[in-house]
Amino acid sequence: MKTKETRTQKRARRTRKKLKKAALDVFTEKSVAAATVEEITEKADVGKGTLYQHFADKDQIVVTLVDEAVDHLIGRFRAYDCKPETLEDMLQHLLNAHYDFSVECREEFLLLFQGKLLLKLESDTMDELEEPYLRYLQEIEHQVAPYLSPRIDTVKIRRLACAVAGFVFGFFSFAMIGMTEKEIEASVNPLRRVFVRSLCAFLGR
Amino acid sequence: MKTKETRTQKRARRTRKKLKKAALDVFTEKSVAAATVEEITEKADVGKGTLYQHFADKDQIVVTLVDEAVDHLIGRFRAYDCKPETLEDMLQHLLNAHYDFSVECREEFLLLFQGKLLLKLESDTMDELEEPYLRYLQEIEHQVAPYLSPRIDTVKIRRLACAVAGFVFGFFSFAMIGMTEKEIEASVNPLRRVFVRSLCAFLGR
DNA sequence: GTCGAAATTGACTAAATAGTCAGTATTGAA
DNA sequence: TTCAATACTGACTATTTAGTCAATTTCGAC
Repeated sequence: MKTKETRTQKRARRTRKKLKKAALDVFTEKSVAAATVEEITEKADVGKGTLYQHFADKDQIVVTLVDEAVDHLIGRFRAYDCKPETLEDMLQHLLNAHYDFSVECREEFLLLFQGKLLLKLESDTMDELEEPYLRYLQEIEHQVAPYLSPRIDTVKIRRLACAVAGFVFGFFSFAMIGMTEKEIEASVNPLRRVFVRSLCAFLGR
Repeated sequence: MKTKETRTQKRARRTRKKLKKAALDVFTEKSVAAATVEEITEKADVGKGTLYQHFADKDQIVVTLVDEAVDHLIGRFRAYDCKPETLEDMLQHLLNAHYDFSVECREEFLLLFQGKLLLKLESDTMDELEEPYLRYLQEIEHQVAPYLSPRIDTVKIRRLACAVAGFVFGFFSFAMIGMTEKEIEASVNPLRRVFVRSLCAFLGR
């Protein structure tokens, strides 16, 4: 039974959306750790108390945004006109999806990068943040598994997922320093082909 | 003409060293952006004013530490018993050097990761930070160039450098979530071999 | 229109932080 | 030993920040 949304609920939803968008902007510009609640609420044009109505604290905003960014990325993994026929095609598709995401959803891409770093540091504060990243890796594995032998070692699949993820995030992060935008674009095809071939070789195909 | 170091100079050098080590610890535990001068000086057991005697501000500590971490990593690139004979051997060596660095100098590895992120964000505050990263990429290129045709496109070499860097930093960063320490270790050899072979294929060798 | 519920506001409080600088400690030359 | 230079200290100041909560605004049922 779908209840019609009241104007009160719509208003709250709109406010929440403004907060999330503003937070993503500030996280992109200042980094997650350096971002302040003041800046976010100012950018969102929303009262400070309102932010705390919607989120327990800044960390909760981060978790929410990372969750959504991972959902968006996973959505791109699942978006193909026709299902790829070979492992190579699927890997190509996955790398394409990453690349398009990194270009078209740059703020979310940067947020995922930052989230990775937070997880890596020695603090125990953001256990919740691990779940979306695991989900992300699992989705890569899920997309790839049908193309593999049913008896293949799960560790090997996890290696593959990490390699795909790592290559994408890593290459682009360094390319942004040492190469122009045109050079990056021109590099994507050749390196992607190399990478796909090497992963297939790794999996014995 | 080498002047003998006075005890005053030795004392200052010791203090500076303490500050740098403490800063690296705090950056590792809290992240660069979240680290405070108070925490660093407390950990170093050094007065607050002393820190400002040695460094203009926190950013300057970061730049100094990144500079040194890159020097250390470059030192590992250059440390071989006998010069590798083939491109594959050199690439293997470079990947080994990265891996050893990431295990043995974990704090510096994490710092380099964080520095990359700071460069990526939209702020113009840390232009000085770019130089060590470019130096790092250039060193990879320099180590690899003798094995390549003199006529090879410089963009192609830069691609290679970014791919090596990206693969290393990226793979390990994701592996740390999705895999155990033993699994990571067991993954390094097979993935590295495949990656090296593919890069050589990429370069037409 | 009334009144209670829900959403929002932003002044305020307590705590945290960067940076300063007068005072202190250590060193080194004479 | 004296005195100046250098290195260091940490209380202090001004500023910034997270979080609170009484007041206000908006909404919705009657």
